[in-house]
Amino acid sequence: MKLATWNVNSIKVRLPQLLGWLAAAAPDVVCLQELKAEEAKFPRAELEAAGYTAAVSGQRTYNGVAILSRQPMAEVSIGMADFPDEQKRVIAATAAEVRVVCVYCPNGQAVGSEKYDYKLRWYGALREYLKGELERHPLLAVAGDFNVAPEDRDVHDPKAWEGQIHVSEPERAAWRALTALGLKDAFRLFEQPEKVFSWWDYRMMAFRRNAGLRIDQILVSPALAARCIACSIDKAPRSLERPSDHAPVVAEIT
DNA sequence: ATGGCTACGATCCGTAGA
Repeated sequence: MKLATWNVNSIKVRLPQLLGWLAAAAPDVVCLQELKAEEAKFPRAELEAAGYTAAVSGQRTYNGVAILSRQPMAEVSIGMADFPDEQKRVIAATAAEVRVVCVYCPNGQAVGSEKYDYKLRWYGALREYLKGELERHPLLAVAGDFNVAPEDRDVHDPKAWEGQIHVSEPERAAWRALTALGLKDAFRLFEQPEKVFSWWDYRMMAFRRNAGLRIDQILVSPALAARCIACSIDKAPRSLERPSDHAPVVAEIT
């Protein structure tokens, strides 16, 4: 099974690229973030024609998440029960025996801001939510935009980013609290080249300079990690015209 | 120099992203 995550930054704008990428990469399950559209505007018919059924939690302008699957999905669940939130950031479903949780973690804007506090509280809720999911589902994958670069090697210029949003120690500690549950960063299960990132700022020719962060991840439970045989980031869509600022992450599971 | 793109929903700029 090929499991992917991609922050598309508007499903409306990115639909042609998404369809092209689905045809080229042929993933079985895809977690999408930042749909920026309500469910009624989700391009269900186009994706069905491409062979995918969708579980969608949409929102106008901001946020919005979905899971695409070639196989029918069961037990679709929206949000975190113990953390009521207007912001549509979490959707989960079971596909081909694997429990898939799609997350769009808060950005946090700036360290010390109100949104930063929300981000840390949200991460605390995510930890509790995933603890429960792990108890029920030994084969668990949590894929999405975590908005945290877990280590300095996930940052193009650690000196410049030191203490900043996405890399501050409380954020990294919140991210590590997920791994303390037993979840593993699939990307780091394998030898990887240096300076591989999943997001590049639209400004300053950041992509051309490879000035990026690795903030999109696929976390896997121990039982799923044992079946994970590869994980990589596909930079190709970031080179297209009118790209998302994020690139897809892909994990292969036997 | 704290900017610089991009998307959105509202206008012809503000908010947000990261």
